[in-house]
Amino acid sequence: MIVTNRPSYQRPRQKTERSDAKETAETVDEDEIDPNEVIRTADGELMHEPTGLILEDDQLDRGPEWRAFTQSERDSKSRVGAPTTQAMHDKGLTTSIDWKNKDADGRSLSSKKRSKMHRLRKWHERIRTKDAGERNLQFALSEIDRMASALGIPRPVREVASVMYRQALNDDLIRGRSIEGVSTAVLYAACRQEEIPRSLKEVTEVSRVENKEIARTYRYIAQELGLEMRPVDPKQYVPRFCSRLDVSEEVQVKAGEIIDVSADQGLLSGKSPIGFAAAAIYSASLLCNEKKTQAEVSAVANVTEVTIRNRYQEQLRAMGVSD
DNA sequence: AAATTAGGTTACGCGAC
DNA sequence: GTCGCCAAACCTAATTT
Repeated sequence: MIVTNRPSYQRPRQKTERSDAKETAETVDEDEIDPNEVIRTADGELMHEPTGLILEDDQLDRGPEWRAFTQSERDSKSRVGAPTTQAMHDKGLTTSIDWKNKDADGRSLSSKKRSKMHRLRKWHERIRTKDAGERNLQFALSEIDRMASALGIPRPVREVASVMYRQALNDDLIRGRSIEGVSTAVLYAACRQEEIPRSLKEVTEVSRVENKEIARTYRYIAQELGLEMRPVDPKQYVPRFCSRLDVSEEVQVKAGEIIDVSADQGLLSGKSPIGFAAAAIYSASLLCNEKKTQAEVSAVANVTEVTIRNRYQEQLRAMGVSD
């Protein structure tokens, strides 16, 4: 249910306290809440109506940037900043100077004035296209930043992503593609290049663009910018997954070892690096007597238990453990 | 919890249109 | 550019050990 305008309900908190909302929600026993009393607010949050408790904060802020007090204001102001037309980057909002050498009354201009007008037009055009590019960039960079923080990606990687985006803009690669799509794609690319990869799935979850388009844009951009598209080394996922699993250093090291050895024997070819890493961690946990269940590992790695099963036995065999 | 099985989905390269 | 097709990897779900 979408509730657009509810003057009757009082927001239980200030806008600035947004970050606290989640913790509050998690500490409450949600079983006691009648689903019929839960509504979705205009901001996309799930709220328990009688108490005003926010059950689930929408991760993506799709709300209007400005405050609006009436419906018509809301209509006119929602989504400020996003381009609404591809055809004309500035939506025709900037001044334009036409190319006829006539003044406002239709008379021809003197030669002196003509050359002055010529200069004006030239500069005007330069400025207009320049800040259109700047705006594009600004929007993209804020988008990259938003996604990066949501994924906990360190700053240097964001810088790399920004550089890539600038270059894509320079090379005119954005044309016909959405800013959001390209932003997501370069972030994904930057993570891979900096060797702290996020899976396409993870990236997709914080993006406004669907998986397929991100993959397609990524391939295109990587190709055009001449980025190396080496397959991801499964080892790059190990530290992150291990820390989420709370296992010892020993297991982490062992998992890396398993990956090296079994990859050397050609077990990796064609397999997803994520599933491979997950299986190696599971194997390592067995070998180190610190057993984690397949379910636990599959949860942090975002693969199924079946995938882990399909990998780990042959990995163990490769380590010479089966006999 | 782990294994097995069956069936559906996806991404990819290829050629044809 | 996109349609159809393919095979492999992966997923979901149900069932058994």
